[in-house]
Amino acid sequence: MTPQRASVKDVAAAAGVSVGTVSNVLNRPDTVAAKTRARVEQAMAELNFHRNASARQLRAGVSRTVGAIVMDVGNPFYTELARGIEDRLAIDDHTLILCSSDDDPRREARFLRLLAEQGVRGVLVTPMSTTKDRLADLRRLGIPSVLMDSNSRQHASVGVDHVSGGEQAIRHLLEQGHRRILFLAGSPELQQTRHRLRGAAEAVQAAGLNPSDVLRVITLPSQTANDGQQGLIEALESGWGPTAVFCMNDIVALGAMRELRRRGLSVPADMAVVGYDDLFLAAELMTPLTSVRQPMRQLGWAAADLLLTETPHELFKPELIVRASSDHRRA
Amino acid sequence: MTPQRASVKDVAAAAGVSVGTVSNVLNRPDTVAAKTRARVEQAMAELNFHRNASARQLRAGVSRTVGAIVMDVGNPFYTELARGIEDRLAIDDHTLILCSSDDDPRREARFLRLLAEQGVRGVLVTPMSTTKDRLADLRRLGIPSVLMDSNSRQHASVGVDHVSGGEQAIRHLLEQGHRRILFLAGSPELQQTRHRLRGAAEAVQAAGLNPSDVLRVITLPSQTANDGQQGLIEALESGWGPTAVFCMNDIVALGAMRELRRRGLSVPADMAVVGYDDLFLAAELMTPLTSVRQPMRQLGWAAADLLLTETPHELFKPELIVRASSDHRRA
DNA sequence: GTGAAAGCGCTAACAG
DNA sequence: CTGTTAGCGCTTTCAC
Repeated sequence: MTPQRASVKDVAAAAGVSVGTVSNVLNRPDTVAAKTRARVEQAMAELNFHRNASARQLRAGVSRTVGAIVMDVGNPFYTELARGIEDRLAIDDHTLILCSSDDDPRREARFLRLLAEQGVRGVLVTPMSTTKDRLADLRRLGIPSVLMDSNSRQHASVGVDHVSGGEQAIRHLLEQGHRRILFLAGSPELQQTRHRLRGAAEAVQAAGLNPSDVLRVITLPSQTANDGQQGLIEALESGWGPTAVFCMNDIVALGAMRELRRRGLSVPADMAVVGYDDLFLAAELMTPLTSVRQPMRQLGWAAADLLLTETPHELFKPELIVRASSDHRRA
Repeated sequence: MTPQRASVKDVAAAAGVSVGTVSNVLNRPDTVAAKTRARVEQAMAELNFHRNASARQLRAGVSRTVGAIVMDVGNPFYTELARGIEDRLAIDDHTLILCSSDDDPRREARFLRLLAEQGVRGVLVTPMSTTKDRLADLRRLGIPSVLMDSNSRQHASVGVDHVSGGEQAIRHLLEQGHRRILFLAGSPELQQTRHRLRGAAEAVQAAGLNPSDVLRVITLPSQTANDGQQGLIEALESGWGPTAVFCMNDIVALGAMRELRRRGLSVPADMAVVGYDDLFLAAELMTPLTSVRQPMRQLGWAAADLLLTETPHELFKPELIVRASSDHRRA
């Protein structure tokens, strides 16, 4: 039985060199003579040597892990984002610790603490209302952070032009003849919400109409299918009688459509539905869902790249994909 | 500006105690006098102290992170599994590093190396063909592992009774009158595949029929929507003329249904479809999908629990949920 | 090109 | 109950 865990010291002994040389083989291979290097590498292989990341990090002061806190890993949007992050990190041999805040500030705080203790190289966050103060704490610890899916002047961020996204969605619905449009929105503290709403209002004005007549907003506590369903119930019972609903994301839209179905209302005839994100499942739903497509992987990739290299990235452009849920001709 | 990162030494100085006492406050609070403890805790708060997990782990030899390697984080099955894991880990203040092997042995190997270097407390894996040898390497390093969604006598594991799952699915299809049933399967090296196939054969025999007449298997390279679609194309072009298809998971089923739709074939009239996992989206698809439900969160929870406490868990029972994709009466 | 040695922040053993 | 101290495995000067 080989020893539990070989250290540089063991490798050094086996190869008949000093630990310094072993370290050089690991970190600056070209400064060590080919023959010695070969001997050391063989010893490493024989002993099944794995360098100890804790010791390395403790000494070197830098870590090769990055944390990401997203709002809901159950939503494929965030797993796609995570894939983009991971792909970028892999290039520099970093690892991702993925955390799901579930829209709960306490969970977010806990993960942030955990990540700080891990001494991660940096943190990527999809911001919620409470996020900003907490990131200031991190910065004081010397841990940089990048906001995802949000653009900010004060803070490193990668974002999508949600004004445009909101504008495209609402313009499309107006073109379809809708004049009472419900927006199932996230918290107004989320930039995504504010920007999409602004875009929506711009589209209404551009059509020569009055936003406060055409648009009504319901703020969802969180952005899940159940919340979408509840939001729609609330809207239907308010008596306003919207003919179309624009949803904060596809999962919310899925919940809304579930409720419409439950009531025997048809999409898009009784109610047109537009989602956001264009998840892979949007095209496969009972009524294929019109949705605003975001470049999810690129967004994650860009966030990780910004953290690692401080290369700023342009604002990504979303794109409306029209399907049957909002278009009579396709229904 | 506070210092970048306060250490126990800084806290000790600020509180006028020794580092040993600070360590005691952290790890054995009850051995410290209430007054001293209060002073130390205040100093920690003032200095924004976060213990350094690397140093802690290096010294104490134990880590508070656990790695999980799943086949595809894009598949909600695995994110649900991850949630179960994380919920269990949170109880003992551990963190999860989630990795997606994408069915690629090289990625799996890379993550296993990374996790070993991190010195994780243990690793949870949904096994693929190449996994077992690699876990032996880990064990030699003293890192325990648990197989998820698989049961094994030689190895710690938590599993689901896939023989029963396969049996329920096929029995249902036989009851619906199907006599040529296609199985879009994973690699035969996966236990899930073998067990479901065994259950399928048992159902056929119990009906007094011959499995080799009734069942045909197509092995998919991987278990994605695209592979499901390709598999179905292959089956349709083989000329055998199946009237029903049993899919390795819901995402594969989604791909298969996409192809059926593309060809103008109707579900279930031209082809009945049964999936596996019963993801949240199964009920929302264009044709609501019959599926074998697995207790995904519990499975993850149990796996993490087994790793942490060595409590063995019983085999979970899957349950068939019948919807329109396999049942004329509901279509 | 290689070796010797200091020290990263923390914990645990022991002394007081 | 609190303080002192050795040392986890590694990287990194600085000599040789």
